[in-house]
Amino acid sequence: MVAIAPFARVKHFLKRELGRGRWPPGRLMPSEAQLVARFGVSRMTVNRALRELQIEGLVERRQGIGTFAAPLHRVSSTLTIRDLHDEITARGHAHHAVVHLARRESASAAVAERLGVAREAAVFHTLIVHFADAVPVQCEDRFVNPACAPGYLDVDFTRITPTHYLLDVAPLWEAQYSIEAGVPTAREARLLGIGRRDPCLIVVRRTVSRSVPITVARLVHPGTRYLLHGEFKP
Amino acid sequence: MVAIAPFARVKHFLKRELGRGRWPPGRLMPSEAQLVARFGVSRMTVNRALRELQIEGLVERRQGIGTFAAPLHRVSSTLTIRDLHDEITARGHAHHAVVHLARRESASAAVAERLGVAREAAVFHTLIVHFADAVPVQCEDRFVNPACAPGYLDVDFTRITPTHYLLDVAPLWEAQYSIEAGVPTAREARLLGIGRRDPCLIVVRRTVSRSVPITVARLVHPGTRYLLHGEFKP
DNA sequence: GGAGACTACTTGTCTAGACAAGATTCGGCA
DNA sequence: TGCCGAATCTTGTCTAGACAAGTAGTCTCC
Repeated sequence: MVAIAPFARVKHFLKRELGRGRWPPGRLMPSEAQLVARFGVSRMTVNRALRELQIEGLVERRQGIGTFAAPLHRVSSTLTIRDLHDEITARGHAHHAVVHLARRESASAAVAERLGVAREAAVFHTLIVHFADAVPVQCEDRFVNPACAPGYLDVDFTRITPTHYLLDVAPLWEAQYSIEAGVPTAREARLLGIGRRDPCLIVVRRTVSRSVPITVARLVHPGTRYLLHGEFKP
Repeated sequence: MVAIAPFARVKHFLKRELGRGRWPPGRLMPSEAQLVARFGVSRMTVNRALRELQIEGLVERRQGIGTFAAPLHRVSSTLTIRDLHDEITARGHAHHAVVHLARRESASAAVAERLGVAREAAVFHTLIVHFADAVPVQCEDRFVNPACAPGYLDVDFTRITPTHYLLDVAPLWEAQYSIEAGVPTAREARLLGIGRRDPCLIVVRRTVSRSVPITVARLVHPGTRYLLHGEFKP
């Protein structure tokens, strides 16, 4: 496709004019019929352009009413969460992991509640420190629901990250995460080789597959050695 | 639309079977023609279902080859960045802001480089602390390119947040951000009423509109009072 | 004046067919 | 053997028309 596809032309035009402020947030935009007449394309083509702009959050559409420029006060960006191993090797560092703990435990009340299992039920618990070259960059404290990944403890975590394994055995279905700054626990500080009061980026992630909780992980990163970054284009 | 739309049926079927592991990551999935035969719908309908799954990152499509189940090792989530004012009020708190600085300055080398202006050029600089009820939650240190928002210093920032204003005058076009844990500067600690070594979540955001840098902001949040959170569904 | 029918407009969706373009396979020819 | 082209698969896209469904205004009838 050397020439730009018609739907892309329409989409690009609308995007440019939106960016130029031709339709301020909330303003009614041209109807599909008007765009059909303006560009000399079929309605399906215009519809596709508008539907994609809607998915991207640039316009709001209401059946029977029309298409409106979206209020740009919220901007959504895509934050890609990659497997740590891939991320480290992609930056040219060597990744290795040290397993400090990998065993079956009986669930504490807090863990049982978050994993959706009975109290005192058996759960898997791993504590792994990940290194980029020789520098510890993440302390991964993870509980896994044995019902979802019975073979979890048999995995060689120095070769395969838990995230990688869990995504293979249980297709990821839904997850919640929170990101905050905090201080490490005494053990985490020791394992990461940092001070007890050094700031850390702490990500807590809870993953649910087919409405069954699979795993809860606390990922602690030394603040000076780890950075989440991303970018977005509306 | 009481009955489920055909394209949604096809999409839902593929999503369910993908989640069930019917096509492991990388495996070739049914072609459009096969799905047309299976569901008795037109190719456009199947095409739309597959295209939307592609946008959602669940499948990869290659012209001339076929459709493949996406390797789920990377998972993209949508992180919505809302205007702080909206976010605070949405949670039932009262938002107010205190302006500690709002003036024209000549750009330091670092700021000039990031804003794409000449050294010593005039830039706008604001330093604002945002409160939820009476608790300081964000210290916003921002530089603005005067060429993009000449009226910036005339805004009453106790009523309109800089983000809100800038999104109005210069449609957001592209932005980069980084999120890290760190310690506040002495001034930030004082303004936020926290200790010099208390961990903070620091977001640095650089916004570019129509390839012209608009603004660079350093947003410092006390670790105990602020949390980024989100969720995703593949 | 009020209620309901009608009309005109919007978006939401589906269809059947068409052509373009990338990739692979395989046959035929030098 | 090696290379070229045709056949055949795939996805990418567009078209013209159709019907459904939501909204708003108007018009008529009671």
